[in-house]
Amino acid sequence: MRLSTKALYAVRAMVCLNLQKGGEPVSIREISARERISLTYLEQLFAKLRRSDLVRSVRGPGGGYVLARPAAEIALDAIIDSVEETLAPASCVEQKEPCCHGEQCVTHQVWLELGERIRDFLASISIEDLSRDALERRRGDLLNPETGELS
Amino acid sequence: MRLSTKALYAVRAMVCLNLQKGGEPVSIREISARERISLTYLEQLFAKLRRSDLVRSVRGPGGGYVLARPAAEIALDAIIDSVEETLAPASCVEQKEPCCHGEQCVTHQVWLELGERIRDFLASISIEDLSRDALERRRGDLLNPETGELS
DNA sequence: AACATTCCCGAGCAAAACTGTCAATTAAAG
DNA sequence: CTTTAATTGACAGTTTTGCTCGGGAATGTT
Repeated sequence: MRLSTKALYAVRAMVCLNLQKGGEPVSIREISARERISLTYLEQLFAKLRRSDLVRSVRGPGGGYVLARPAAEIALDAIIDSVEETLAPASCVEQKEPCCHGEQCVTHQVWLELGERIRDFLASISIEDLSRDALERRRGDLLNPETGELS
Repeated sequence: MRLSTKALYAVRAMVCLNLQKGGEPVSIREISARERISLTYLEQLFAKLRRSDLVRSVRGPGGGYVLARPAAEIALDAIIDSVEETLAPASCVEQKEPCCHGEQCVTHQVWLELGERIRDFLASISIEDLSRDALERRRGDLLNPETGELS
């Protein structure tokens, strides 16, 4: 019942984007260094985030990625959907495969509800929520006001 | 974010055990046939369920498995724990690995809470709950009162 | 125009996890 | 002592995951 690193990385990267001062583009290289995530792997994730209209890209020197919408309007479930991880706990919930043999399986309803709970929870949390938490945590900590990063 | 077939099968099998009339042992072979699950694979699952004291085994002819406790006292989270699927959505939640690099990661808290929601939900549902649903569904359907099974 | 920076795209690949199979053994009932 | 059924451990096929690699295209700088 683990989320893949895709989902984990994508959410962290999105927070990273939002914490950038002034809303200038952030390059994948920067995120890669800051979050210790493989550069080329991140490229793949951002390609998907872009296709889902969660980020916008800016090419050329000084370019990078920017959130496509206000952070408050980007919830975690959308990010996870974007990098193609399913939130359904069983394949029968998505009608990909028949549940069991013929009859609707006894447990079908449970997995359906579990999936709903998971999605509801993730949909209730936005990138802004996470960013706010991050900033609060930093207050009182050693904080480099230049980069907005822990030194 | 899928549950493994281990978890799915184990829950179905436990319901199967409970629906048996009179509480006589049910053989793995029977469950295998009824639920269309590989016999030898089921063996592995039941070995784990037994070690977790969720079922008791009865050897020899007429033997099989029985629930080790009343169905109302067996919740789904215990079953899934038993077959060794984690309910934590990220490895850092279980302290298996450090979250990110050094500092506690921004997203840590979210995955922690998500894990709690999932566990709470599954802990709130017992084998008895599922069995009751199954019986209600059968009522009005074609039902074989001998075996307690759909004909 | 040359160059550096950055996004963009597709193919490939090793390791791990998942989903089983197989063979041999032990225990109990009749 | 034969049959039924649990018990155990090793192993094998397939799929998914988590990347790497190699090249390209757009954009800004000098």
